[in-house]
Amino acid sequence: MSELKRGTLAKQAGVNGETLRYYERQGLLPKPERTESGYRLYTLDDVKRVKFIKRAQELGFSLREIKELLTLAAANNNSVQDVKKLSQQKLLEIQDKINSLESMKKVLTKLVKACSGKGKVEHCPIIQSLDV
Amino acid sequence: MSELKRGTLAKQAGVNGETLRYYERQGLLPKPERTESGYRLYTLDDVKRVKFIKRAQELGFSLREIKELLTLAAANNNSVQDVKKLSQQKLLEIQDKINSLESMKKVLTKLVKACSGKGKVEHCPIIQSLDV
DNA sequence: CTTGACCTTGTACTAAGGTACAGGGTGTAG
DNA sequence: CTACACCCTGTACCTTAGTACAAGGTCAAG
Repeated sequence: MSELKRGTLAKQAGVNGETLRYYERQGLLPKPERTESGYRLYTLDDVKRVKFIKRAQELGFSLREIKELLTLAAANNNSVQDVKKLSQQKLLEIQDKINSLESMKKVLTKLVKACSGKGKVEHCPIIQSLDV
Repeated sequence: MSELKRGTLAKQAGVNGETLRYYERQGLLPKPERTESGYRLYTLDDVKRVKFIKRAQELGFSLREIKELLTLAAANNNSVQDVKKLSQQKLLEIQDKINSLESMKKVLTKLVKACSGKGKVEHCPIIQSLDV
């Protein structure tokens, strides 16, 4: 009952069914069990895993990075130090991304505020600011 | 003297020379004048334009959106509204990303703090939380 | 016992944003 | 006059993250 076929997992996780095959090829999803007839049988853990992937993507992680995170999670032979170090590194990367976005936000906010939304385009501060 | 060849514009604007051909194909750069022998002759306006494109990209605009901005900027109608609208929309997207990253940061920070860096990998809180 | 919805595989295609040649022409410094 | 650094065109290729088939197999319902 808790074994899902591809379409069901896809629906549950909110992705296209083909995406699951793609993730499997990319090593983001482990090769699932199969029925006698070859149908993939996914578990609830796989639902979690795919949702994790999508969530991490929304946070700006690439699939490559997500794979790294997942590998980390499954790292039976790595030391705890390595795990911690990698997480700290990811943390720094996250902060970097936040910083970049904050500065973009700052600039855009200022521009939008300065823009009356009226008048001639050549006087629009947004256009002007970009028109280096 | 103020007519630049492709390589010069590329250098001035900080892009690859091939990128300029690409932008031209995509309609982001107008077709430039040519010398007798077919060399592209760019102007200082083109330098500005390419810098505009790169700057807008940094602000999170896609080339398609930038093309739209450039078209709007060239139209003298009441397009200031549209420019502002587009910018506001980008601002919302940026804020969304920041929020997501902040919550990821929060979680990861907590995990890193909780991780002693010692002991068995199975007991590492980072691994546990990622062990989907 | 057939229909229809699902599943399998492999392969090709998409979009965005470029980058890399090959095979030729040009232009200028020595 | 010959290097050598540029430029031209067309076309192919790259990466990321999927999507779309075609040709066939499976399974539950009617």
